Amino acid sequence: MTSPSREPVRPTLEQVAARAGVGRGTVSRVINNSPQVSTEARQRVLAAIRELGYVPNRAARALVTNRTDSVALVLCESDERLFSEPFFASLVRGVSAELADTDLQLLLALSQTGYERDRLDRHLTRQYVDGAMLVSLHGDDPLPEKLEARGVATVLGGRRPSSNQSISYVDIDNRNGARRAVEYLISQGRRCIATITGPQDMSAGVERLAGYEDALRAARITVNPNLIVAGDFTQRSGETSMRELLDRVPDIDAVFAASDLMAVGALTQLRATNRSIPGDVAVVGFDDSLLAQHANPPLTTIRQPVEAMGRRMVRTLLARIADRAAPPTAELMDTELIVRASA
Amino acid sequence: MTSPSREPVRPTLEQVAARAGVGRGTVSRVINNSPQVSTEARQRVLAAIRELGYVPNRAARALVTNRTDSVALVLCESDERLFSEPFFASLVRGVSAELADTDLQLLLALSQTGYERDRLDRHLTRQYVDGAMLVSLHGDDPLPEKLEARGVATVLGGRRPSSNQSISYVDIDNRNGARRAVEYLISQGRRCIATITGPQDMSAGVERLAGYEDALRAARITVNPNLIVAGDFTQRSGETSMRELLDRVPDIDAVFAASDLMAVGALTQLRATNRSIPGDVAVVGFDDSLLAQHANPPLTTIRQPVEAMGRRMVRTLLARIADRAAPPTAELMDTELIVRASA
DNA sequence: TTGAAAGCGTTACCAG
DNA sequence: CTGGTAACGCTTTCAA
Repeated sequence: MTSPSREPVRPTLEQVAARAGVGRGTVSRVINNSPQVSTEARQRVLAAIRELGYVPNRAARALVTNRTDSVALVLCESDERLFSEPFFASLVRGVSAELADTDLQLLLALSQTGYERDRLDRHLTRQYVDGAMLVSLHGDDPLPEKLEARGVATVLGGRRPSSNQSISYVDIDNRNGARRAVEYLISQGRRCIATITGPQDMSAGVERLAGYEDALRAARITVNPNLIVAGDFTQRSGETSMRELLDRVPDIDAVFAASDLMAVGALTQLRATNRSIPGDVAVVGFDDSLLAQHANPPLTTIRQPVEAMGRRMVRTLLARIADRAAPPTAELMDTELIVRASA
Repeated sequence: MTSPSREPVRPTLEQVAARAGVGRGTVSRVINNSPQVSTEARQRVLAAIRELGYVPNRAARALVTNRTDSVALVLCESDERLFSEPFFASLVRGVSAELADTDLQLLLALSQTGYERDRLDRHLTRQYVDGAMLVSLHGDDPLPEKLEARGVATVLGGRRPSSNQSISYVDIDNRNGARRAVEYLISQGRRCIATITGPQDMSAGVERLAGYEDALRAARITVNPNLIVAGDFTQRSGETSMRELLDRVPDIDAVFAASDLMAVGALTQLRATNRSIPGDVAVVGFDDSLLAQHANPPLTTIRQPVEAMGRRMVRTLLARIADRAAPPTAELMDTELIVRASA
């Protein structure tokens, strides 16, 4: 090759050993902080490592140890939601914080399209990481079981719709949170309470609807199907759903939206039809996102302990990595009602 | 099985070969789509793979091929900025889209604290990925050179402050964009134009300030140091900087903020001191984030082609992975002025 | 077209 | 405490 091809030289353990005048084994021990090395040998090895700029080869190590010292946080979500919803920011913050004490590197993997999903599947199952935290899985995704079967420790953030309980999970108590929101509306004297639901292929969507119904039933208010319309967590769906609700039942006096984004959409639509908030219609959201504070009027909503959830997911994952034989665990994190001007 | 200890069994290539009644080599060829395999042998191997649920071991493969089939997008930013600024969402979108044609898995790696930074450094240099795209590096980080030296193809998103040009980069033309913003203010008759800068250890911060000065000089307006105050891209710094500017020079008639977030902070402060916008003071931001549309009044700003930048970074990276000997490239992406109500 | 065999760079188990 | 010697699971010649 005449080209300036500066093939990067990666010194190997063997070269370090040669340079330090010791055997491979000793170098390996030094690298892995084994105490079984004489001070002198250690010095010589460290010097050689420095001089050669030696860096261990991860693949070789992984091959023999079966560990990669990294874990993945898998986000099955459109990057639109991913970055517009504070949920993910808080989650990442919690996960990072909890991982700080560890030597594990955090990798985020996104998978939005089906194609990306397949590629991710392939990568994850090939023992790419020691563990995976899967967030906002849709439908009854078989990925978690697959990963566990392949030896990748797995924890779910948010349950799956099915009651399948073979994989550990940490979830927000969505049902109770929604119930809390609707109870509040009832306590404010509202009686014709509608809801804009989340997608019904996600547990958060299903649970929040269930909580809405719980609260109504507890107050002996009949659940009216006309007051329930399906959204998909987006602002746009909040708008269109609100329009539909008003068409169906013009004298609605309150709405529980299963996400702040949808609540904001509902607000827009309510204003567009000249309804006062909360005078004519009270609105409660879910998430306590930044949007909630800045909405007009500021949104009463349910705050989720997302950061804490991230931390707990990590702890659960670490436990699972440490002991693959332990039975799966389930945990629910409690929510909080944040009262602002919209209800 | 009564024992809960279900140690996951990973069948090896060898077992597949045995089951199919062929040699290791043949199985390997089938997996790698080599045409040099008889149809019959291929069928038998594929059947064996299916029956055993075989998945290749990545570490073993990486060890011999020296490839990992994955690339990292490294984001050296607080998760606050990461998720509040649409910049990163767009970037990820562009990168993902461009990677869709490839078999490369995208991994996001965050590094905010110094500790995380070290861990990331260790991971990246250990041949964890085939290539890395580094975004919003602060100061004169030596990481890129280190990676290239270790054989990891590297591309920068955004230049570094120094003129060091040993690593390929793709950048927004921040200087021209800022200049464009300020020229617009001048064209609107503004003369006492202040600026709230970005951090001066980031090229975006430095360049946008330079563009501000360019425009002023071109219009023969003296650059007044009292009209320049340093922010850090956060909304809070926008507020405090605006307060400081008004203290220093009460009759400011325009402000160019180096980010939308800071511009929004400035708006808040201007309203707090009963100034009309743009009547008394015109405000221009930078980014064209979602915030810009929703600000009160909607923000005139500079739009960056972030998604396109992401795509280009990927193309540059792929080229570099394919040919390590090629000289580093440099590219600037052009910006666009978006006129709204604030100026 | 195919099987056998030689590594790839580490770790881990052995005697010494 | 240490050096030698097996693995680890795969790709890739090299003959056959």
